[in-house]
Amino acid sequence: MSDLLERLRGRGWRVTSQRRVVAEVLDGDHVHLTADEVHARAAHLLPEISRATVYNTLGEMVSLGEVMEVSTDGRAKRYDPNAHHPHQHLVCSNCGAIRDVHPTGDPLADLPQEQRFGFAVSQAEVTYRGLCPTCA
Amino acid sequence: MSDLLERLRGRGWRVTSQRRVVAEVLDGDHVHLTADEVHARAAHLLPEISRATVYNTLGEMVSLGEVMEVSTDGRAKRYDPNAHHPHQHLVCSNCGAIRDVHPTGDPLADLPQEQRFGFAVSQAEVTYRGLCPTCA
DNA sequence: TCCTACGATGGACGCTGTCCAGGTCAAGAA
DNA sequence: TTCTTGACCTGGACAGCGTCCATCGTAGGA
Repeated sequence: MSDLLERLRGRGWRVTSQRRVVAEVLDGDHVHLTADEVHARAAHLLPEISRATVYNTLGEMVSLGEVMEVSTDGRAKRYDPNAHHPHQHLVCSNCGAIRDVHPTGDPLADLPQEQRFGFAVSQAEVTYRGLCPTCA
Repeated sequence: MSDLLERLRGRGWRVTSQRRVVAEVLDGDHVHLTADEVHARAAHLLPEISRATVYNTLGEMVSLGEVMEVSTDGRAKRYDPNAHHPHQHLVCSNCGAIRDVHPTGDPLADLPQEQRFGFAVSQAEVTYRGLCPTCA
């Protein structure tokens, strides 16, 4: 995920050890960590990092469009580094496990004009739910 | 919504004044109240009703399938009494206003077998986002 | 009418997230 | 390399949402 750091640096971001560590923790596929989990893993690499910094950094990454915010349950938001490849989420209704999925078709096209009530609809998020192989 | 109370009574629910009041507050179309709003309106009808009771009652209605839980933002969950008519939600990205909508097609059909990763997928929730007429 | 198990109460608690004042440091300038 | 400075980090207080629990109250059957 050094390319993430590069992109951020290109946008005038000051690169600090804290931000580097958060970016490292978010590296990989099918990563959907809560802010607290990010903090715990970051603290493993940089013990004195504070919760506030993790929240700030995640929030900045989200507003720069580099990380996606996902809230599949009513609990903590999760952070998905796979923001440059549009996708939806499949969630286990029992254990909460999350997979990125790529449905066919465009959900936006399924909302006819008379069902938009004057809204300028720009986005459709789909959450599929069911039991994962382990829980079934 | 006395039919809701009837259905609940039929399932062995003890009908108390608190539960009746919560059911009354949830009556109507396009109702998407938070637990706190339900509590505030219920307290208007029954001043000594407690927050815990409202949470318990809402939770029971949800697990009986009579009310739907919706979390469109990362904030408080909202409760939708329109649980017997499948529908999706359209949310204003600015002010948070919510409308029930009925897209065409079945989102479940858009998730091919090889994208299900062994999950027994049973449900698809779609949240459309955009600016409402007032905010645009 | 009486009993009793189910429901209500309200206060403590935990998790998630935000805010702020003050100390620290990355990165450009010289 | 050193200096400077404004952006960044820290830790703790605080607020919102939701859950839990011991205790009290009451709906509804006997």
